[in-house]
Amino acid sequence: MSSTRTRITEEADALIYRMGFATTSFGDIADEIGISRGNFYHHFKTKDAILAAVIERRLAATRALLTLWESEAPDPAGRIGRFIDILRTNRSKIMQDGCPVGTLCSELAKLDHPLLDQAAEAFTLFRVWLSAQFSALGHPDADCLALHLLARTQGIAVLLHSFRDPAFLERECATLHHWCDTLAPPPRENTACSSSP
Amino acid sequence: MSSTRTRITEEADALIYRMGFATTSFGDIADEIGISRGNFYHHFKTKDAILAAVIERRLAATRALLTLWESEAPDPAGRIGRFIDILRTNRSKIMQDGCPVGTLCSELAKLDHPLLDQAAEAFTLFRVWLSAQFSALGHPDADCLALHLLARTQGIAVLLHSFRDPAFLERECATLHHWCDTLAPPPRENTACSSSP
DNA sequence: GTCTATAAATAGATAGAC
DNA sequence: GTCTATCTATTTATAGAC
Repeated sequence: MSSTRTRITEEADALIYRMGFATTSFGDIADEIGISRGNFYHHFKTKDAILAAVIERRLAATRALLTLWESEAPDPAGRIGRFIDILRTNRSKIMQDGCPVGTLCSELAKLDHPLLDQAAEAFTLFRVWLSAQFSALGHPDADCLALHLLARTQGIAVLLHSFRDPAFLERECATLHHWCDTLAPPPRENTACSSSP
Repeated sequence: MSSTRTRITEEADALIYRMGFATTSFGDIADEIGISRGNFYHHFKTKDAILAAVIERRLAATRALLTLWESEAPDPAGRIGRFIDILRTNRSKIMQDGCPVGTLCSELAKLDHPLLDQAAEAFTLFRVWLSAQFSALGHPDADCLALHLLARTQGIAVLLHSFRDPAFLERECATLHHWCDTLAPPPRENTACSSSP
């Protein structure tokens, strides 16, 4: 049922995640789904065109995930908890290949690639969504808190990717949940922008 | 005075940091220092041999840096502060090319490269050194705190690299310093492994 | 839409003259 | 130690038959 174009995008998504963008070749993708490299160019004119399609696909998946979390957890604190737990949910993937967003952005930034901003839009989706949750909890510095939490999860992903230590992940997730819990009530003395989150 | 081998290693270090390992070619390095590609192989037999030399060079530089910090700051808290401030010191570099350790480890992990462990040794150097400082402050969970701080700085580096927002960096550095300050006295109610850092 | 064949550029790596 | 010349494989990309 799925078109060749869709299959190329799906396989490119998986391969770029597993091996990185620069290392993934047309040949790799073509071999994986059993088509010739020539046919390939009927669907995508350049390698960057594939990357753009992959990024768009990932953004759509992220939007869908955020919508799912909203329906599953009606309260902001529960939603933030869902976000933190993607680290646990995707534990083995992150240990093997890192965070799909962080590793792609790092690579594209290093290549000075024009699609970096598009890729970083995935960060922005989480940032805006998290900011909305912190706002709903009554925090005036919601955007700072959102960026802060985003940074915390990225750091955990990087070290998990490099060290591959599950105990570290569990510890840090517990710490993040605890941070979130102490933050749940409206602003007391903590504001992430100038004080201790 | 510096030998060709040294110049190759230095230039490879810079280029790998700026463009990534996979993207940096022998030609790039050779062009940059004005030698031919043929001469190149007299000093290094394979591309991986260059990478190994670059990693060794970086590890030596890191060891020297940690020793410098120890002489500059006699107290553990001040030394930890030095570590946090590398984010500020290398602000523009990190905005442009990310953390040299984190980005290289991410790339090598994705390539399933045998030198990943060697590259991750740079993390371990910081980890052990930070752990010693936390221990000196009387924290029984010093290694957890060291890994935690390492993760925090990596996350900040990733987002700074992707978003290039200096205000975010200043905010997070201040937050980290504050976290360090409230942590400075021997363990009160905070232990990073199970409670709120 | 899919294929084979091929172009054009670049990669890592080697041989041998100087 | 440094160079030029060359090999071999792989890359992105194109042309054209079916």
